[in-house]
Amino acid sequence: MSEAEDKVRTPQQERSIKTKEAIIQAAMKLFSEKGYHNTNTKQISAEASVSTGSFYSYFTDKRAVFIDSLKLYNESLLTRVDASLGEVDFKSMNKHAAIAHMVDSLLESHRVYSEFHKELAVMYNSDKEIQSLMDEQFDLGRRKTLSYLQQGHEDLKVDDLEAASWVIFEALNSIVDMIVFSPRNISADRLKNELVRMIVDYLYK
Amino acid sequence: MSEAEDKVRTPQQERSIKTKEAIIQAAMKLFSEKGYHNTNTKQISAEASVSTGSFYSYFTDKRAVFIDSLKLYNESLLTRVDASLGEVDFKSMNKHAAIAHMVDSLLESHRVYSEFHKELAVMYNSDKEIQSLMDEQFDLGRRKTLSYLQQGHEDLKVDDLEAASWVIFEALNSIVDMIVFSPRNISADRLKNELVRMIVDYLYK
Amino acid sequence: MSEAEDKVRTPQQERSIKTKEAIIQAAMKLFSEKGYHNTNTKQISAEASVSTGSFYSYFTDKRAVFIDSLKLYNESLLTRVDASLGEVDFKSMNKHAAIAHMVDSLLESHRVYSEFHKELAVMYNSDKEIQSLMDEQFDLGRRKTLSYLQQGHEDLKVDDLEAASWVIFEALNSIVDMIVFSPRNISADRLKNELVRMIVDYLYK
Amino acid sequence: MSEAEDKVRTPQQERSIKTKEAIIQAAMKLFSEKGYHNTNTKQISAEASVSTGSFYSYFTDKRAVFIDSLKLYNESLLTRVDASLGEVDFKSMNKHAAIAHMVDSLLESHRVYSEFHKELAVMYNSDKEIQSLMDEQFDLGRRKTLSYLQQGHEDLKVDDLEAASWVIFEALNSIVDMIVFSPRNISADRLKNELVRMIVDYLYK
DNA sequence: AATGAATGAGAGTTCATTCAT
DNA sequence: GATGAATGAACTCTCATTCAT
Repeated sequence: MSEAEDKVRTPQQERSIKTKEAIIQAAMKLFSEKGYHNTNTKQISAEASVSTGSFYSYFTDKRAVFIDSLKLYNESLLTRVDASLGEVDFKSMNKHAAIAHMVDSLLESHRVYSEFHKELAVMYNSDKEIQSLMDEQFDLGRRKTLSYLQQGHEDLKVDDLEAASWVIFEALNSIVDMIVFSPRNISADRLKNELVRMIVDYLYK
Repeated sequence: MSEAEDKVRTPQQERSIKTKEAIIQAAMKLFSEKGYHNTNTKQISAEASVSTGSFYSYFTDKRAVFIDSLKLYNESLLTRVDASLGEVDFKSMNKHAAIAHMVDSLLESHRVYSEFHKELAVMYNSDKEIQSLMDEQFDLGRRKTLSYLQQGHEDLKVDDLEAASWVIFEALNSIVDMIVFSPRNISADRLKNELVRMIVDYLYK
Repeated sequence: MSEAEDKVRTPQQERSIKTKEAIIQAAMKLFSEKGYHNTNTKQISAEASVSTGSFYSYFTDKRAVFIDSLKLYNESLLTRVDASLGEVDFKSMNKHAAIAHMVDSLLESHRVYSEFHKELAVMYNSDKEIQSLMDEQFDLGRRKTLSYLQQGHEDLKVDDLEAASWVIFEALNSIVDMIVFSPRNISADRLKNELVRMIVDYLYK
Repeated sequence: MSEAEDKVRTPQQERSIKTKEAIIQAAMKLFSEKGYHNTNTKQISAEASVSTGSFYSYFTDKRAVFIDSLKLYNESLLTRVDASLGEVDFKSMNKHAAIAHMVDSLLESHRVYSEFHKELAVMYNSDKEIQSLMDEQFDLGRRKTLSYLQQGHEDLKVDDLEAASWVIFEALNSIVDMIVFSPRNISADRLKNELVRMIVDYLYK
């Protein structure tokens, strides 16, 4: 038995795997509801209906369960967007409809885990590993977005497509977030409309 | 003398005002360097060369000094951008140059307090008052941006200018942040270029 | 079947006995290496290649395995010293050589389990049973030493031989320990030499 | 204010100094009564009538207060023995009386802090710093003993006086300890008598 | 009989806040 | 008014022991 295994259990039995997942789910829920800094390990354990001891046999600390939550979130988000974008044929639509579809897809995905997503902004700066996990995810998302947009390539008018993909992906994400969280003074539809327009006008002739 | 005044001093004497400002400055510095949660009141007091007891005669609690830091930050940022945008005549420039100037101005401002700005993301969700202070600031920024952009109004092709102002201001802020913090794989200039293009293409004929 | 037997198995089958011994050996090893308080039952179980559950079917608690380790240590030490002292004929040697032989024998024995021996000091005060086991061992050692020394009885000049046996045995043990653990500033040989001299001068004409 | 000062208070005010001393005294008491491993910081704080917070503003951890206790013990023991040995004139006594006086002095000193002294054996192996503090103390004691014994130098028959001092000091300490703690089957007087004899016979013609 | 997952009391430690001086 | 010592609730984490499988 290695030193590491002595500390953190690597689940083998089915029961064990379920417990680990229950803890991750509980953590995600509480992090979303109250934020990372306002959630403690006792609360997570209670929410997952396990003892604090169990918590610490699956995770070295609170940070570790956050990282696992983040990984789960990343996977889940990607699966969702992939599924949604895969089901339509960009070329058979006009540009505006295609981009609108993509924005809808992002909106839907962001809404599912909106609170957890919000918490990510909080955590981004607090930890090297979290940062690089999120950077990877950003990069993956950016490349996927790029390849989606390039399906209408014959009409692309952008020279520096790489820089454009950074700019567009950042704009998309932050504005979609804003739409999800800020329907205070202005309707989501109006915002979405302008977002789509901005991208279409920018990218295509 | 009201109950509130009994607890927290409202500084009237000059020395008192200076002390309060020193504490706010110290707090901003430490919050920027180590984050709100990793800074304690003892450290803030020490950095401001006052006792912890004094700290609590100027601020009800740690949260209060953060809020004052935030107000100072908001003012300072606004002053900076105003000064920068005020010094040029939008109409005498072409659109591209005018927008580029605005982006430069934002970039510069974000860079000055970049670390504190980062910390704001952490705090946004933790407190109603902080949230509304930041929302107000966002709104003010958005309206100023809008009025700047409208200087080139005869060429504006956007119908829903209000929605556009939300979209553009969010895009501007998030992409400027990205440029400030992420010059890893791609140069700031390329990103800035595309950002400016996106806005110009979107807004003007 | 008595209540005690219900809880802790008294091994009868050969495999069972081997398992119990393996656990004791594992415990001794880890107690020696890291001390009682820094060794946990999970580690002992892993070192002995049994489950923690099995551990508790052989021992009521962690203390119990320490007591068994102590018993094993006591037996082993006694066997060792007996063997070493039995192989020589005290009377055919001069006093100095005979005592030197005894000291060598003790030194060798202390060296074998030096780390476990060290740990005993830590445990002596923590438990009545451990204390009396160690006291018994001391007494046995003292009596054996006494009978060894009495082989040269015609030259013995000590009146109160019982008190002398306490004094000598304590001196022997503590100085042998010192030699085993502290060869920093002074050589073991010089210390051994003086120890032997002290005993010879004290006991014999 | 340095990083270190931020963590551990260096007492300046009189109240502060008293608190620190109260904690050390409380710690010594509890370590003596129940041993280091069976005493926790909460108990020490309660015994000293301070909060756990105060404890941690004076000491980084439990180990730190043990080290301070040890230093206090070392000083106190030395003062005691010095006072006792200083008050007699070795040369005006016969050897037996002089050594007996020294043993009495050690017995008395060991009895004062006997329980704490016992605990030292437990701690010796657990920590580098503790070890070297105790080694220093041992060395100082040994040298003092040596110089005391040399007052009867014209009769000294030992060649290797340095080695002898190690052997004698170790014997003295361990046997005095034994006398303090083991008056079970044999009287302290008889043990003391033989101890004195052993040293006299060994050292002097 | 054996396994190893689960338990939970209890340890060490921090820090926002109060209060005696 | 200023000081910094004191407070104690709250938090993270460990490990001897139990128990469901």
